[in-house]
Amino acid sequence: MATIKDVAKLAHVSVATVSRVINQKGYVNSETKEMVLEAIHELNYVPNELARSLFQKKSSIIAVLVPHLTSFYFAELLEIIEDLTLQYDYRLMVCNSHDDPKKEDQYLKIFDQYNIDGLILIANTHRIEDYKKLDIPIIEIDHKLTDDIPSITSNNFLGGKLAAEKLIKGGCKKIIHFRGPSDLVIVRERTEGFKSALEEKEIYNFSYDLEFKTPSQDDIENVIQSNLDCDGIFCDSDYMAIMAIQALQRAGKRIPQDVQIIGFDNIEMAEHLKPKLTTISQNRKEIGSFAVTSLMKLINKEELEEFHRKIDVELIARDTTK
Amino acid sequence: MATIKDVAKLAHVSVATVSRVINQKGYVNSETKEMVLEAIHELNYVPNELARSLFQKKSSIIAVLVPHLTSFYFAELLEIIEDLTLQYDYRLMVCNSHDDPKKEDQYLKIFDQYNIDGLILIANTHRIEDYKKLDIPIIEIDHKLTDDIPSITSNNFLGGKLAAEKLIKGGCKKIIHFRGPSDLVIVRERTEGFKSALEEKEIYNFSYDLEFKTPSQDDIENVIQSNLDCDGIFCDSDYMAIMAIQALQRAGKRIPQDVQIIGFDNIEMAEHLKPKLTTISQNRKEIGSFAVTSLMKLINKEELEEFHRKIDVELIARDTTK
DNA sequence: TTGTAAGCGTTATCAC
DNA sequence: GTGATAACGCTTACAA
Repeated sequence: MATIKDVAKLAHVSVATVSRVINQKGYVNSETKEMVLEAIHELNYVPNELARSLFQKKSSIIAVLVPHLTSFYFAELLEIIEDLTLQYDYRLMVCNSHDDPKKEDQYLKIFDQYNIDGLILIANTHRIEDYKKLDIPIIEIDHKLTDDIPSITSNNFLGGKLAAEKLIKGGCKKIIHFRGPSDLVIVRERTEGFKSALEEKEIYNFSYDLEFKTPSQDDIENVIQSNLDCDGIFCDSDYMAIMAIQALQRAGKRIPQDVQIIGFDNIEMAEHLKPKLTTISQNRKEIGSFAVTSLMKLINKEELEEFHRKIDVELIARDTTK
Repeated sequence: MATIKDVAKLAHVSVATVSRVINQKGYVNSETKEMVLEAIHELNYVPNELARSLFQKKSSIIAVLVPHLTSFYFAELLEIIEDLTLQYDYRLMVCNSHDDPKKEDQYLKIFDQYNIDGLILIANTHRIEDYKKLDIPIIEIDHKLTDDIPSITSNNFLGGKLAAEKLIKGGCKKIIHFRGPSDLVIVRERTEGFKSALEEKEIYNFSYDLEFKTPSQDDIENVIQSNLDCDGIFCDSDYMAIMAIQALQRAGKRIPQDVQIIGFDNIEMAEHLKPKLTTISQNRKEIGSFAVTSLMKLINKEELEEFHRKIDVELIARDTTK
């Protein structure tokens, strides 16, 4: 691997001059510049980012902490984030916490060691104070853990409300809400939005907690079997909805005639299913790009015009509702 | 951020001694050691990996190049790789080529700049020579692009063969093979295995090319509509199979009575579908761990006992076949 | 306009 | 056992 010294030697100049050429800083004669450029080309030289980072105390690496990789929602979000990060000429370190405190510990240390320039928190965490101690820009997605860290989330209350309203309009009288773990704020907000629309209406309803990553097929089956008279289902993810649809089909229910069902996320697959899934769409593109651009602003010490951003969700009516 | 100098000062020793303590190299009096450890604790000191890397010309970062993040197969594989990488105390840089030569270019440069220690190639590439020039250990997954780079792939020929045999045994007389892009070696191998079992049998069959990432729903629909007399379908991914099942249901076909169908990958969802999907299972765990452990061996200049590994696939018979 | 040299935070070699 | 010190590859005052 050629170094800046090799280039300097070949171009018969000092390393300082080479550095100036590379960074387009300071004055340098255009002829000298030519020579240097030639030498760089000749030697196939690329500056060592590690050395650069060491000097500048800035790694051009940002990290994203996710709870897992195997859901469409996260994967699609991650693709958007990765792409934009690269466009800003930063690298992305993907950190999978796996909801495992040990892995979180490891990564927390790594963030320090590598002079990570910024952090996007998608995973839920109880160690927000430790992250703050890192003293680097942070953006939270889907969680507003504390007031002084900028965040972006979907309007989950609205999501729950829209779903309930749609089912009410469809004439449902008994609704099941298959939701995520109710200790998550987003889940509570969706539940509140959902209940808010149901208030004072004579509609029986209840919420049932499931895991987001691996919703229990058995639980869904059991709940549906014990409530065969239900005529509406709202799920906190499209994946749950897919599983619920199958349970309903096994129970001989017709969709949407007997039971109407609404998912959440609007994963790509949702419109390819049969029946096509009605769902609450989260604007991943907006979420991902707000996260990255805000982080870049913070890294460049710019002000954020919006500290806590809430993105409206949208009901996509398809074939699983009337 | 405290540096080694701060620690040295606080412990009243030289930086050399601190370094010895940190790295547990060379002799150091146990009392001095105590003092140093105490100072480290006091200052919350963590060694700067960037400086370390610079000196050692080794970043403890490995990169994985993937074509996209949004398929279960890749996501699950990636989770395994990420986890293992961290266990070896390396960091993972996830690079999404997105089948975009420009992004590949960018990453190629980054690999050089950051002294990446090793590379796992999952994405297909036409620039294998450029990767070789990096002069770092490389492992290929799912592609054996060249003889001198170690690789691991599923036994795709076997996969195609098993699928065909199962359909033959089930009495199929006209079989469609929805496959991936036929310029991929894995796709050609599956096709060959598939045809090999069909040879000399009087079974009409043909292969139809689709994209892995976004198989065209319309194409699948059209092909099935134009071949309503087909009674067997083999798909190169479970995702394609899910879409084919829906097309069949729209066409009023019963599965498996009228048409039998077999997928590929065995994604988690496969056994939660209705009907449960018969599929060819790829051993992701084995693939991921072979890739990472082999890469670690190469990084440590150890020999590989197996240069090109082929992992047997397995037919998981469920409800979409007789 | 260019070169010299100090410094970024480490590790390793060599004296003592 | 321990401490100077050079080196890793780069950037940036400061001098020339």
